[in-house]
Amino acid sequence: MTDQQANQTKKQKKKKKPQKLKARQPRGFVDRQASDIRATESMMAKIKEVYERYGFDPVETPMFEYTDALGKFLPDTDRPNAGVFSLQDDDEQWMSLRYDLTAPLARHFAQNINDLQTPYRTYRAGYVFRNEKPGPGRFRQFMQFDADTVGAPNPSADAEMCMMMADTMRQFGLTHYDFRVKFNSRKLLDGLLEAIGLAGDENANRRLTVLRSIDKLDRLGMDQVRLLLGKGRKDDSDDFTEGAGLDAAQISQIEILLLSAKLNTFAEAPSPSSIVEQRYSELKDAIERSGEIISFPTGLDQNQTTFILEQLSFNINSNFKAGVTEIAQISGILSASRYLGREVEFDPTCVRGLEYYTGAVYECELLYEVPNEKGEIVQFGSVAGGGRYDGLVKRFTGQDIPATGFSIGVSRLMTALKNLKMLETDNVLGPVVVCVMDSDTEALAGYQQMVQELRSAKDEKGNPVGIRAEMYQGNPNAKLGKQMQYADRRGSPIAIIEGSQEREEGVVQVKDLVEGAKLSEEITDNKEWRESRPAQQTVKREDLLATVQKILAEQKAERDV
RNA sequence: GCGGCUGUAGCUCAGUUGGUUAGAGCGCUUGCUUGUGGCGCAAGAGGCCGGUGGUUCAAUUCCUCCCAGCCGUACCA
Repeated sequence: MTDQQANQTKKQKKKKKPQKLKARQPRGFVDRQASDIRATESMMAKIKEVYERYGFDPVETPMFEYTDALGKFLPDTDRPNAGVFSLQDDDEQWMSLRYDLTAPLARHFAQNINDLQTPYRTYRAGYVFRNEKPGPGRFRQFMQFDADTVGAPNPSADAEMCMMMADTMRQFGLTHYDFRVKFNSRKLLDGLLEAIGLAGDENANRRLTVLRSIDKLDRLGMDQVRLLLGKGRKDDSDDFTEGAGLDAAQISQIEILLLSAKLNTFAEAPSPSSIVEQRYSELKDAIERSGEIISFPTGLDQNQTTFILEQLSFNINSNFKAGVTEIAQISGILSASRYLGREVEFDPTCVRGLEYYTGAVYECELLYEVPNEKGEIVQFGSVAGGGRYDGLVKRFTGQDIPATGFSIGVSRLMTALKNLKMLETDNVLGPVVVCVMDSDTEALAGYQQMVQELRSAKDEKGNPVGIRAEMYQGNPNAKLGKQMQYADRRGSPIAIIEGSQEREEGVVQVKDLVEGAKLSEEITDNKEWRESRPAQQTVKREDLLATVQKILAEQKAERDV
């Protein structure tokens, strides 16, 4: 046989080996482990507590909606693989997995408009699905937790949402050093765009480009945004992004809006005066370049931004004027209840998703750089967002129904808090493990009785204080060492051993695994380690429950120190 | 979608200037110890060297295309 033939035979043999099915999930979908699930549940309980306190009630809608109810086109006619996951029902109607909880709420409200009391205040949580490229903390299936007020036309409803957002974050134990809620009004932006000559359908694309550029101010800084508003910019990978093509005067006018908000100082964490001065000089530069004539307020306070905006030459523009008024109203409410300048601030760079918002928009972001699993700092984005959507219900009913609401990205927030190590770690105790020494029916029944006794424990007043417990359900002939190892790796606090010898004497061995692990550090010889049976005691069978309770109490006291 | 980087054992990663049988650490299984976790010692299992096509006597290594992952960018109603 030649080398070549030998090689081919080898190849054929290789090919014949049956290919194993690769175990994997679709991109952007994840399996969630016990600790993540418990963390998510505890977060959701906290969110719910806040929403209930604000007077919101739960409602639930299905994961599927008819595609047109989501306000999207069929997947094959518009963008084939972008946005929603869709499928055709057996009656050939297109339906889609919901991509958020707002559109389904609008549908629900419109459908039940005659039975629902307005203002209709509800919250709901659930998984939503987006057919997009996943990123850090971004999945294709993720949990959102929404609150909305339908039938509330006044900016006070928007202000309330900002407050509730802040309160929810505080419920997680975060402080105003950890997060910030930002709000803005679409009207302000629309008015600005109109004022600098970007009104009309023919400028729709440029308006989009401008808004998206503004949105990036935090991340890229003013210099880069100026490029985006002008000719365009190259990113780190040398990829070129086309700009909006504005001239210097137009860019300067946008700059005034963006910079004026930066003058705000925070009551609890005042900016150093050097930074404030720098902001002032940047703003003065922009004003000079734009040709606007503006005087500055004497003192630093929360209203100076409005003060400056009101002097802009295009404050006669009705949209812009309405925007300034709206911002002032929201600011007033937030200021009176001491949120403004602490957890919440006006920020003209807060733009949000572009289509359905009609007035106030708001979002919440963490003030930390979030690392990924490898410890690299990555762009994380906001953890909650929302706004006013006065036109959404109208699509179904034909009548104007004002509404405002927001959604918390629970999955993303959990990922962020986890990566920042700000999440309470999983403190759920493993179960007490009853080891199986004999596999005859009588012995097995005895083990089962022990776990039942522990599970159904009651305190003196008769309240259930059941202890997590299980008997070893693996191979009943498994060696004791194997069972102990199982208990150890499960994080069990206690193992219980009863062989025929103990049974005859009416006793059980109760082993404190936590204490035992501590003692093991001083023992290097295995024989000694085994024979010394560290932290193990022999007690009467009827004292089992009391002994276990005592050890658990001791361990708890130890942990709490 | 566009650009860059990376794909070798369950995990983290070596290595092959193209050559016979591809390595380490951790993890896993078993034994020393037939009734005791940890440590130690010993043995063992586990690889389409991401896939396809090509160049070559010979490809895990070089080339093409594809796929996947990461980062950036764009999009995100």
